[in-house]
Amino acid sequence: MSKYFPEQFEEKWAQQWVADGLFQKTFDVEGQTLENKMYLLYAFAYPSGSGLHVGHVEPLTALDIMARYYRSIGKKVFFPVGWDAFGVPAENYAIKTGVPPVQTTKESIATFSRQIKRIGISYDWGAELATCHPGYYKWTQWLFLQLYKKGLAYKKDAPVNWCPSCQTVLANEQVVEGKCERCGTDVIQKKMDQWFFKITQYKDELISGLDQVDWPKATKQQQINWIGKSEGALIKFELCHSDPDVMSGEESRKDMDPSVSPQDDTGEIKVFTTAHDTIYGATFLVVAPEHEIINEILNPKSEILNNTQISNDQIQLIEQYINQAKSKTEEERLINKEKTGVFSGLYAFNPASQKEIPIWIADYVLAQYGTGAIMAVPGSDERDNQFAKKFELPITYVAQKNGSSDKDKFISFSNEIKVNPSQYMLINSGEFNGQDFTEGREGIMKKLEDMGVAKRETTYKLRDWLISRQRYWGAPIPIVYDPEGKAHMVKEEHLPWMLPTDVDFKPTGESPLRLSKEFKERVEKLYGKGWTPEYDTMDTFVDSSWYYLRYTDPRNENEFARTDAMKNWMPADFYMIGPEHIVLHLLYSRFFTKFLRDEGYLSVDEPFQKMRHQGMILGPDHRKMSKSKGNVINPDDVMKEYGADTLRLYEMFLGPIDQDKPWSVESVQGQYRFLKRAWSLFESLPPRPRQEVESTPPYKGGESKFEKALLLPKEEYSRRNVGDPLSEGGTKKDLPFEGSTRRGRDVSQLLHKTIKKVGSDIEQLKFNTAISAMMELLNKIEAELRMKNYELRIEDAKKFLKILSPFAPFMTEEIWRNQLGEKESIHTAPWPEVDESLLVESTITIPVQVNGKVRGRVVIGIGDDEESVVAAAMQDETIIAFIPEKKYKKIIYVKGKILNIIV
RNA sequence: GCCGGGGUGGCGGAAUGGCAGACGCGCAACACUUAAAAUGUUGUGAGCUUACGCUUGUGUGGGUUCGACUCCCACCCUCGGCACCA
Repeated sequence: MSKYFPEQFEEKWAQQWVADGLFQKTFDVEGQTLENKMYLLYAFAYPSGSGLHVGHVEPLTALDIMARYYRSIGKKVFFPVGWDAFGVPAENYAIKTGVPPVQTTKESIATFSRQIKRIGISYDWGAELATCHPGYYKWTQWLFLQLYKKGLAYKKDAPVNWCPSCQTVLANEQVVEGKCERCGTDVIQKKMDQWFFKITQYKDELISGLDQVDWPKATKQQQINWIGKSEGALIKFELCHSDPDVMSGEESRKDMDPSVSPQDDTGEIKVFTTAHDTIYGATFLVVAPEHEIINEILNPKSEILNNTQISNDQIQLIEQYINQAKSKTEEERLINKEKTGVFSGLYAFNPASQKEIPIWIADYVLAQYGTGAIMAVPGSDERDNQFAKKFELPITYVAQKNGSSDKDKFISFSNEIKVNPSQYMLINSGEFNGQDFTEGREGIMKKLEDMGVAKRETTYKLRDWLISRQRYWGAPIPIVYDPEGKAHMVKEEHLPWMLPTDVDFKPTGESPLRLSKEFKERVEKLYGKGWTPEYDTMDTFVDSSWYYLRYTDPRNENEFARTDAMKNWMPADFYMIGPEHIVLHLLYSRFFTKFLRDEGYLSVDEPFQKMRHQGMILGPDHRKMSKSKGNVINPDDVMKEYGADTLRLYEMFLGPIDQDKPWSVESVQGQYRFLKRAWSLFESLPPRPRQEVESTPPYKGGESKFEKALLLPKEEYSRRNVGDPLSEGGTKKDLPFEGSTRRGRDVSQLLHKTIKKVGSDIEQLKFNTAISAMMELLNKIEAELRMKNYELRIEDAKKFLKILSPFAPFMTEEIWRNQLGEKESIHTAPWPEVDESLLVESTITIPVQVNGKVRGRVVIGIGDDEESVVAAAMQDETIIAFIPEKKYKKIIYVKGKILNIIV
């Protein structure tokens, strides 16, 4: 055996493992129930042209360590690979260069596969998938049709992001701060007929289902926030005749005449609020510029106009404002925080305060949320307050902090009221004055319900999922239109509904599929003259939100996946995915899972039982890696210098997997040294039987002290394999008996502790501490070997090699097969069993504190009681130096942990 | 503004109520070498001390406890997400 040269064997084993099909699932038999399974899933990768990044290596290695570990403790591990291969980058590249996306995608997949194999990821390549393959997207389209049949896929006119320069629609994720990510042009909203999936059907279950899964708390919270459930009330405000005089000044409560109710009903405005308890302070209403009431106002024939007197001037102002608001992008509305608005000319009746209040139109109210109309309470809402001040509208304060009466602070209370309602008191609220907000909130709700003007209501921020894309490189939407323009499903026998290839990639503002002659002809041929295809393709998130199901039965041509295969494997036991997928992919996947469950295909509610996010690998400068910053680390370079095992080990050692961590060029050395030292350890062990001891080549760099210690006389080798020199009955003539026994036991004990720790650390994803533990073990073995009165047993060396093998699969395999002459791969060997009897200690050292400060330590027997521990401490001179006259007030003894003496 | 994560040596980090800084990097001295690299040994939070040691120390301030990086309260800084969401 020579010096550690990973380049001499890593490539060889990488190819050998794949050729041997070492990691393919062979235990998936149709009709059989699977037990003891472990389905490990890594985020579906987009095969980008730039190849593997150090950021991919970390989660891949983590999962690979888990896969190798769980296999060796007897789990039936399934660790599949696939490619999220449709998407915008390949298409953009095609636009630039004319190279068809199918070609670039193939090349990229080949690069990725080679690199992933090279770092030793034990994927099951037999289940490899790509979403751009017709055998895959056939079932993406099938899924669309199932949703369509149930009314969960529908078409609707909707605004989309449009880049006027690129002449194309952009996905939300292509819009960066309101600009096109490619050309920097301002994105505008354009109304188009689009396909949606009705994810809102499952909005409540998408919240409650999170209780079933082991996901990071923050991720669950982000999903909950995204769904944005808020409970409040829907309140009806009746429209009434305008009489501006009524509104002048703030009347006192006494002026209120409950008999005064609006006589000339002309309609109503429904308002959604979560703060109905502030309704007495609602001094005006505001509707969004898109609100339906505006159509009434601007329609000369409408009833509303007949019943009110809105001047023509006012109507002109309204028209002007509406047009202005429409021309603004959503981004512009947000950036300009200055409130704008216009009086509608209408009044409504506040059912609580019994006042007539004006209705305003303003774009700070969002049409899409709630009812597109609000009751404005400028006394306790900051936005309403700004608006009221600007347009000189009345302000009524309805909340007061107990023991405070500072009017200016009332606004800032509003957020706190929801957190601590009992600390605030209602004022200017009729019969509710003096009640706290817990009591008043319920009372006011009841009153409004009794009046028949309000009901409890829940709203959500979650919108249906827009899946249409005016893009080429995606799965075609399997819909055709008859000559009248009515949509029909593509027949199942026509699936896969093939993506045409006769298209030009120049962006024209039209869906690229419109340019395909073949596509049009195909539809007419199959469905009749005058029929046309749907030209849009599906959002690539559709492809990537069900792939984990296809993995379970990836080559099935008749079904999406066998029901029993999905039943056997789902849910995925562990999913590692970047935090950027928290909202979209993970929410969509959960939606599909719930839909397919309801259709009877699946028996699970949630697709991913346990999920964690890998952190980002930052550049050495602690900033995000990017070419422009020049801080990119290329995994190929690291491998060239140190080998794949060092790269793997280093990324795992960096720190907790879910944390962002900077790369350190020097620190990589540490892992390389560790592997070199481990390699050297085995140089002294017996070589393969057919090899002569003398033929072992000397260390290239010369013998170190440590190596000299390792070089044992030839006859020692045979002796080792016969008897156990460390047991009482073993040969011990050359070794001091006391020393060898104690040291041998110490090392064995540490070995078994380490076996235990590495296993449990892997299960807890604490790869960094698992590696530290193995380093400590090696440090200890080396130190003992240096003492020359300890020798390493080959069985123990093998155990050490085995627990290192998930982390450094190449080096351990090379030693295992070449040096130790094993016939089967180390990766099929079982995990070493922990000898618990070795872990039992007879004596322990415990620290002794005096007044909470450690002053010394005593060695005690494992079963010693408090009395004898205290007695032992009182013998120790350094300890009693801190205890005047050996007198103490109190003793705290935590069995086996610590003794604290209070003086 | 709201939601969530985090703050420990020169650096990455370890310790989840019981010896703070495991493990690794870096640094220093020494050994090997003609020399360098590699490798090995020893040391390495700060302050004080010839030394044994002592004091101090986990963002800040307070609290609970015999004992707090760890639990509680308030605050500061930082990173990520959402945001005129009523």
